[in-house]
Amino acid sequence: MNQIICVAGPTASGKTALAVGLAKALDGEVLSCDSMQVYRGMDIGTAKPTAAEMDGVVHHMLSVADPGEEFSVSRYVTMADEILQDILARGKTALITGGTGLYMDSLVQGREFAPPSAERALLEQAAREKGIGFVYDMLLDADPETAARLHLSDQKRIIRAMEVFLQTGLPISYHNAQTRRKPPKYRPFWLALTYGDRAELYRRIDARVDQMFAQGLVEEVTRLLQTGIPDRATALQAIGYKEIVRALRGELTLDQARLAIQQGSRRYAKRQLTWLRRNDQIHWILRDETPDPLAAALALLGGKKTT
RNA sequence: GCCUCUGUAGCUCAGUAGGUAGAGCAGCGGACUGAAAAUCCGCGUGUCGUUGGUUCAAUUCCGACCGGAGGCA
Repeated sequence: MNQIICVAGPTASGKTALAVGLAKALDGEVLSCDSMQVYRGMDIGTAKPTAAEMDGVVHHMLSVADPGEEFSVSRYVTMADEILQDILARGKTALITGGTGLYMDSLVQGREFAPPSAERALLEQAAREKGIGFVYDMLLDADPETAARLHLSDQKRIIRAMEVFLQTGLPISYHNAQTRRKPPKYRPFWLALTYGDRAELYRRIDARVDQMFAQGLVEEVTRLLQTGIPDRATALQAIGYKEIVRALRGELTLDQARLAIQQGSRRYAKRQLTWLRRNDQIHWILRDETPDPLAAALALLGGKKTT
């Protein structure tokens, strides 16, 4: 039997319930893989599983950071990998569940990240003062391959590529090629949930956002702001939070915020699907054609066992 | 019942002195290796209400019909 199962899928596709069901059936624990559910106090807007939804199943990597802290893939992989190894050592099944594709792939691949550096702030400053073109020209010189791949507007990646070069003396394209050549650290069984009918997925997303409002999303964001969290915190980039912050500042009405959250969530789901589509190891479960996703997932796993 | 206006993309609308049409929003596709719920790139997706007529050619002009809005009764 597989000891590691990835449960992926766009937002509102039912990952939580499936993971819990699988955990109960397979003596497993859930290892959450979500860039926003890691923050404490951000429960409603991130659709963090409630105690009732967890239904006694152990969950890891939820509420492990303060919203004011910086969090990143690197930190996620470091923490999650340790937990994953512990779960496996105890002979349990690990259900890596969540919507953050980069985090999930990085954990499974065993990607390694260089230590943090001071160069980044300097590069950001240079971009601010002299324009991103200045940094882009540096990159063109240091790592023409990556520069050619990146659009001049993609400031974030231009800076990161240059940062890696300054830190390691080697182009990021070299590091990327290196990790791509490496075999993955783990060989999970990949499951992903979605709806064959995109409109149905969007209806569920819209309904879930309405539900978040009913559950007190505005109050949750208000509480978060009262803690004095910096405006630029990564946590405040979360869909559902940045819009409410604007509404509380008077830039949007609450109704406009709600519509913006629904639209942002739909676009997010689309990006998640784009990310997952290129993973050819995924066994897809279409919820609108599968009355019992848990049974379908167990059947897929059973089929795998015999091979 | 009569008169006027109106019907073009999923929505709101522009347009064609007759040569099968374009904006915004919505949407779709893609990228992604330390912010990833982030960031970035690309793409009009259309029996121009229906049906006759005039014309080499009709979404455009004319008639009828159907749907919508308003006015007069």
